[in-house]
Amino acid sequence: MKHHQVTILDIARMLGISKSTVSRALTNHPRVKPETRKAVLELAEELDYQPNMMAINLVSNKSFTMGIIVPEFVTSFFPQVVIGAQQEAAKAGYTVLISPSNEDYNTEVSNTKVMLANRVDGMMISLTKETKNFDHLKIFQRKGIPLVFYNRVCSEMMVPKVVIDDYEAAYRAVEHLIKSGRKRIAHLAGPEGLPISQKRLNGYKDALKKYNIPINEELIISYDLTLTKVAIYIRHFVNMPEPPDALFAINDPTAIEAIKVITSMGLRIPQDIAIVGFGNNYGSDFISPGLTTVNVPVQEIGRTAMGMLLSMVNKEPAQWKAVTKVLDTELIVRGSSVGESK
Amino acid sequence: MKHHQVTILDIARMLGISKSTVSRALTNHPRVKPETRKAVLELAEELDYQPNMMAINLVSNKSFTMGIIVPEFVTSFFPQVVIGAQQEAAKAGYTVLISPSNEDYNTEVSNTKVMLANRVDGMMISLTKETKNFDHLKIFQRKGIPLVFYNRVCSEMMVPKVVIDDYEAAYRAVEHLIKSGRKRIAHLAGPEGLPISQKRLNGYKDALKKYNIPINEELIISYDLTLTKVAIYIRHFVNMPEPPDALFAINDPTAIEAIKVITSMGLRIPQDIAIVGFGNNYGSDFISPGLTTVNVPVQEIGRTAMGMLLSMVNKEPAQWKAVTKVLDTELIVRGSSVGESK
DNA sequence: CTGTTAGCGCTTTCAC
DNA sequence: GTGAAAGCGCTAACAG
Repeated sequence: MKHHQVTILDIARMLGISKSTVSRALTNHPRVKPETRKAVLELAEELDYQPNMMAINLVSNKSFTMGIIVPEFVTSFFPQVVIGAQQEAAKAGYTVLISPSNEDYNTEVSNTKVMLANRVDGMMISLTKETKNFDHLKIFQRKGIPLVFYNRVCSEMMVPKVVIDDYEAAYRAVEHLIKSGRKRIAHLAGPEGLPISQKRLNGYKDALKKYNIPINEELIISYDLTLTKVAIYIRHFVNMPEPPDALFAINDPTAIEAIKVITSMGLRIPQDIAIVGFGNNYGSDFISPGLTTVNVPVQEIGRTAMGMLLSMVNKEPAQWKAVTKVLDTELIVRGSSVGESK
Repeated sequence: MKHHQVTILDIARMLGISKSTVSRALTNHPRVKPETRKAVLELAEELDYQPNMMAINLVSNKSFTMGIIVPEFVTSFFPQVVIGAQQEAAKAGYTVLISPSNEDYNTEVSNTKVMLANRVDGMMISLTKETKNFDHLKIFQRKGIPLVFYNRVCSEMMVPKVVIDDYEAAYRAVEHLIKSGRKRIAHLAGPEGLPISQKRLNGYKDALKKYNIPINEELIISYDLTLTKVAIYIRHFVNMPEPPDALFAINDPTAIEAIKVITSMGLRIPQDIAIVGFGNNYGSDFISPGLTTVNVPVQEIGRTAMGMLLSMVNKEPAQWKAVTKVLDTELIVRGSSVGESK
């Protein structure tokens, strides 16, 4: 049982005025006598009065809460997105409700229900690697609740999106390997269903084509991002009759895992095999050798997506534009792809 | 303007019954005719009905939300705590409201106001490195809102806490260095005001005493955890007439930074200087050399703290016990303290 | 088993 | 300038 929290009625009674007046004083309504306002504000302060958001939300039919669904929270990527989004939301007086889906479709679905029940004023989501059905998200469209995708988006839904140019970034990454003299470039790709995997794969293929390097399907393996499996694929690559001389990994955690495995096998990076990752995650600078990777403006993704949500919230759904904002990436070259190292 | 969300009144009207009956059907109240319940449930499903938590919260005077304040979100430590806490909360039907204080006292204070305004049913907090005044937290005690400290706690407040034995863990870490033959062990400590810094420092000192190694204050530097400053202190240590042969760092990010600096100076780890960190953060296994460090059960901290909150929420404040739960740590020995490496 | 009524804390007309 | 009253969506007595 909670101790009674002080309400505007308490303040009103103590001051011998009506609760309407207290409410007006508290919300900066113009037509309140200065002395009255002063008295209210002082007493409120003294009593540690905190407006009950649950009541305000109910009457205003707004929750001043934005939902954020993240697929995982283990690497530094999504926490950083959350930071950016949270800061942006706080500026506008919004709080954020965060739910990790743990890369599990069912959890994602139940997360969206929680968001709906909590009447979030908007939601930004990055899909799990296994999400193929989007009914749970279409509910937001039907109900007219702002929805924004970030990072891992759904191409079939016409809603705003914040992404990076995965194709372009992958193309540049592979081009870098080619220009460094690599001929047999393997790609440890993400799940086939994940659009970002497809785009990065296409960037990889097109870069090879452009430089007249035949695409060898044996050098392309897509996997489900379960890091423990990386060792299997790396060994497979290394033990091929003609092993690859470079590896483009779908993301940094994969690349870092690959570096660990390759190093433990006694091979030299980049001499025997060059590695390029994707993400510039925490750790990519201090693993040895430093990981060449694509920098993704993570916090900016969060800020941008939240900004979109905030701008949608006061407009009619009819005025929402399903823009896709593409943020810039940059290839960061470190020791895993060029130079001596070690 | 949001599209009208379906309410129990809508369902009641469409079915020609009263909203109380709908409410009862939805909340599994026993005395509802099976057919009625079935009709309600089916219609609710069909209409995508979601109970409005804002209304439920208002009437129940509970928010089914637990607040979590984290000092930072950059390293893997706190996101992991959040994961654990979130999972535990979800099991009990609670959501979590997360606010990063970014190691800033004022942000922490305003975060607590947000928590109060949102009427969280409880809150777990890890203090910023600069928090010295606790008035904003005492409000929770006064109002009878469950409060639990985790990791960075406030010793002067009698509330439940979840910690690890920082003293013991630090003692073991330093003992390990001593037993590995190190004589001049430096300590890059945390802010003096932070209790965990003090405890780790004491563990460090007592280990030295125990093995009859004189404590040399010149080898102890406390700093404000701003990673960019690590290089300065490391260079200072290395350039001493008699440089240390080992370094015990307050946490892994510091230790990792130290490894980077030391390696860039051309010194060998652990031959020239051994390093031990604290936390077993993401990256400590793949930096080269691997970092010897203290494993902290991060998710378990989150789960335990949330569990305490959950158990408090239905009890009278008078029955709350200010227990301090100490979780076990373990020293993980890697290449930065023993062996050849590189 | 179900309908009626009151009320959670607040904002917002509508009066005066 | 201020008060009275209605109502946001829901639950919980209180009657039947």
